[in-house]
Amino acid sequence: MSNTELLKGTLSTIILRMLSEHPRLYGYELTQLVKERSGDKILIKEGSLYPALHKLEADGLVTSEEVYIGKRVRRYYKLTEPGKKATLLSIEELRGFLKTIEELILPFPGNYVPAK
Amino acid sequence: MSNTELLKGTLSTIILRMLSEHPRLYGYELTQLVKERSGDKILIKEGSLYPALHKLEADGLVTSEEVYIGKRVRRYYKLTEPGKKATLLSIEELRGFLKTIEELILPFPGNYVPAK
DNA sequence: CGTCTATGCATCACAAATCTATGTATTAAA
DNA sequence: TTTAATACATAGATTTGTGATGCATAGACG
Repeated sequence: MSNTELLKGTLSTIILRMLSEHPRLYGYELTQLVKERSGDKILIKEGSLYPALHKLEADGLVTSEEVYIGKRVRRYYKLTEPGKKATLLSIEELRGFLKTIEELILPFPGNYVPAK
Repeated sequence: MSNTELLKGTLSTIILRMLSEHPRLYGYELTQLVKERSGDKILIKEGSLYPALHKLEADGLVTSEEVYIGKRVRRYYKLTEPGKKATLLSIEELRGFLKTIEELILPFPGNYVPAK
């Protein structure tokens, strides 16, 4: 990814999130989708993506299916029912985290906001 | 810390942020400050804190000074000039990251916000 | 006086997540 | 025919944080 360190822990949530609004996605498509949706800010590397997808599948949160496009293989992923529940939890957790960090970091010279 | 994976990459920024609003802080004080300011959500572990502080010092972003309180040692840290600049950059980077993730994650069933 | 808790620093072995690099292969464009 | 894009995958290295452990002072409580 781009911001490297900061993204840690967010990858699986991002993948789940993307799968929650698309019936199915394959790896490469997912990287392009995230790239586009993030304004080229989040670039998921293959070395991160595939292990992450494999782990999600091993954990039973997604299932996959090979599809041949001509001679080329694509592996489509989709959420399982447990995966859908996990997605909701995962998003909530990430939201909570973002909120906490924002509150901790926010009042800062340069972006100073007077007390209410 | 509490959220483990999610916090990756944010620790040094949090430390810098805290030092930017206090003339000096020692390790233990820093953990208590963050704990308090985050509503007990972010609990910096000693095994994370001290290595992080040492690294910031090695990078020249903070300096430290030993102070004896009776027989007990305290090591106070404060920002250097480069550290102050690095803090601003670091905060900006973190803000950008939070914004990007939020935009990517936000529109989600349960928190659905109709298009404008 | 003894014990428990808090204060205060530090380091090591370990685990988890991601990155870089590498490998293989198809397909479309130049 | 060479390059870029598409498409998957894995191995090794790196980074970061955790848990465990160690040492020591200090205050509270009985």
